[in-house]
Amino acid sequence: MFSIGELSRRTNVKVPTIRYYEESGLLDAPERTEGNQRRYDAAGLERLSFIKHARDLGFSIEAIAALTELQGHPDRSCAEATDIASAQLADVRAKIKRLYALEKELERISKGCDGEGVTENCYVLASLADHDLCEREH
Amino acid sequence: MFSIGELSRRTNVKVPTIRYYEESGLLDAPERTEGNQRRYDAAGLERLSFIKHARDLGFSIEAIAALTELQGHPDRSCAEATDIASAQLADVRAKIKRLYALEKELERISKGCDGEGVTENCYVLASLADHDLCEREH
DNA sequence: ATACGATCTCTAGTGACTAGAGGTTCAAGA
DNA sequence: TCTTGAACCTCTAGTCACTAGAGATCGTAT
Ligand SMILES: [Zn+2]
Ligand SMILES: [Zn+2]
Ligand SMILES: [Zn+2]
Ligand SMILES: [Zn+2]
Repeated sequence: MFSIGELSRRTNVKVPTIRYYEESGLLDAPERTEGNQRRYDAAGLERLSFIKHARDLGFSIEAIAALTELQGHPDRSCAEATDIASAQLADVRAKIKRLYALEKELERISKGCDGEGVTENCYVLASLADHDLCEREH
Repeated sequence: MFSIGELSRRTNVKVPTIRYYEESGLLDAPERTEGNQRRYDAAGLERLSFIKHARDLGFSIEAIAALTELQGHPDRSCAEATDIASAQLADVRAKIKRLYALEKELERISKGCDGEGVTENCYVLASLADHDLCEREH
């Protein structure tokens, strides 16, 4: 049995965040002391570790709620779990693709001016004003 | 002189977003008709196009405010503009780096299960529960 | 003159937290 | 046993960059 602060230390999840997870239904409400303070057990720790790891991998709270729901039913098909993971992978890939285009464009823009001039002739500002100077869509 | 709807069509920025930009001080308040409707001119169109392009490149509202402020002073040094662009580039690169690590990890996790089994034995769920199965930090 | 789409302001909601106020509880040392 | 002080409690509000909706007014074409 440990306090919310102890749980926080063990999982690297901040205390208000733990309370937020509980409020949003992701984490079961734990037992309380007579003085109304939360007390967690090993199951709570395991659950929060799962949530933290999934969040670190970019899953949304909603997706994690679906995943933990599945975890509670060991005999159910895991097709939904793989679907959620694939969707997350697709999402990450789409983000990378978009960011890669931005990186190339920003490289060009940054290289175009050394910052020694005056705003009137600045290639950075001119590039931002005119998408036609861009080499790709973004 | 054109209406907010016309400006929206020309810039692909939604009407409520234009009003939001005005409210947050990014866009000057335009003239109004007698009936209190906004009427924009070429300068307003140019300004919003600049904002839109910068947003598309991922600059924050705050950064854009600084950039448009610089634009208004043609004789000032453009060092600040290049700094902002470099910071944005660094930010994008950091995001790509993080997402790339996530992509690799999610690929492994996704490949580990075809979704034909049952949640109890699912590699996807097991991977989410245990960071030690991960091959890198993320 | 009438119809009707466009515009107005204002409030509230999104996701995933974070910060702060003001009050209570726990645990350790004297 | 008493006292301190860190940790805990709830509740509200703020973050970012919008988005959605209500209810009222305006502009323009027929
Ligand atoms: Zn420059
Ligand atoms: Zn561009
Ligand atoms: Zn599986
Ligand atoms: Zn991991």
